[in-house]
Amino acid sequence: MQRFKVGELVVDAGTPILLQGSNSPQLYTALHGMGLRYSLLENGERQVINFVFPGDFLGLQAGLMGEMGHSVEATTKMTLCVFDRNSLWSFIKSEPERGFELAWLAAIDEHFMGDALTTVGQRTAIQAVAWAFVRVYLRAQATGNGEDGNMRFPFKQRDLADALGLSLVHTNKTVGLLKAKQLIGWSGGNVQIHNLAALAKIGMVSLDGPKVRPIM
Amino acid sequence: MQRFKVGELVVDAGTPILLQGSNSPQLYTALHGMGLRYSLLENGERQVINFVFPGDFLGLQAGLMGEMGHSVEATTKMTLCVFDRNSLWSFIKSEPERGFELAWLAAIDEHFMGDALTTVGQRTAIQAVAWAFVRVYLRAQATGNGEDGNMRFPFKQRDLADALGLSLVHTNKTVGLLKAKQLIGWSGGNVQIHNLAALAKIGMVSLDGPKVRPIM
DNA sequence: CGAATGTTTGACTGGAGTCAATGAGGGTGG
DNA sequence: CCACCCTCATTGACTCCAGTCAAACATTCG
Repeated sequence: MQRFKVGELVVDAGTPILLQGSNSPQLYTALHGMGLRYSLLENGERQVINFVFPGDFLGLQAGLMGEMGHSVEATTKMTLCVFDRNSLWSFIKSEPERGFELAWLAAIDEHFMGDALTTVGQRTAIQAVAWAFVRVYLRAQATGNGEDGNMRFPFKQRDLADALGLSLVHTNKTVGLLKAKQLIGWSGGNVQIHNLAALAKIGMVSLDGPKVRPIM
Repeated sequence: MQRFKVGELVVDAGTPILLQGSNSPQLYTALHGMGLRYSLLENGERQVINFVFPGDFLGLQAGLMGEMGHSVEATTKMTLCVFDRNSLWSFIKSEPERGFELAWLAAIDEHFMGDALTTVGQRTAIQAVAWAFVRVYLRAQATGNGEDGNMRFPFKQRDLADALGLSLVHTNKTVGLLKAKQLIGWSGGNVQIHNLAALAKIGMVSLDGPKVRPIM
């Protein structure tokens, strides 16, 4: 994949990277830093689709369908690996399994979003918040961005609220509950998971069955 | 794609086709009839991910990642075109752009699910219901399953409720509101869209920019 | 014609939203 | 060094949208 790299881009916290509805000629891979994917409604309501971690691929939708369904924005300073949209084509043509891997990436995202949809639609506030922490932590752990229950989480309560479809105030109170129960800690952009099993139980998340990437 | 067809499968209404968490060796394309994608929580709550229309590809996740994130079930009698999972591989290897098209399909789903997530998370009940009708109708129209504001919609209010994260009763009352406003009609498995523009406005859906589907 | 399934309605409840004020840090400029 | 400001977290009071409960209708079907 490095062959198709056009360059590196460093953006400050708060910078928009991709815009909803646009057809970006550029695709990115997050190298450092974190961000948010979100979409906006006409009335200004924001739904956070998910949190962007190092290693994430950004702009697949634009690359494949010519239109982003959501925006992406840097939450911290970020370093991005930039690709040209056309090279996505060359990339696929170079080897058949490339297309498969791309589809695989898209399927991973879809899988996650189905779970997120189920959360927002069916889980109560406390279940949703617990779900979110478990998910985020497992993700961080898998990518080497978290261990021993500690991880970087440079987001605001507003971001979490918008991700779960809850109000800021209610999110705050719910997070407070989990803190009071000694299940998590969260301050200064860092989160500690004190009791993953208990959180998973509350959030109805299955902890088994780690997804293994098929060898190709 | 026909080359990889293993056979046709006809299932009755109510039959499960794919199971959440499973790794189905079979993939399907819906030829006739309609169904539901949904996932279940431990406590029995159900989230309908979306409605299955003729032409839909089923089992992409299992085919790509080895695990379905949701179940699929027939709502009416359905005819399915069956593929073998291994042939997905052959399919991709036969031509580079095949993988691209697969990824494209996954991206379409992801795009839709992002919108659904935004709906469940941010739209009010009436906005959500209006959104759903517009989306479903545009979809039906695009695939030749609806015109002049009429379409088949063999689902129950319970299904719509579970798709929008609303209770059955509240969904019923909200649908009733739209009926009373003469915006839609719904009875006997058929829906009439009387005023698409007004619905789109309520649901904050943009009507422009039709997506074009590549030929497979 | 009953039984089952799905729709509609009304009354009441409650979880989450809104409003508003206070507290806690982190910068920044005088 | 500290006063001020701005952003974000926290808390309490009150409201309301949507959920729950329950009963009445309506349809379908064996």
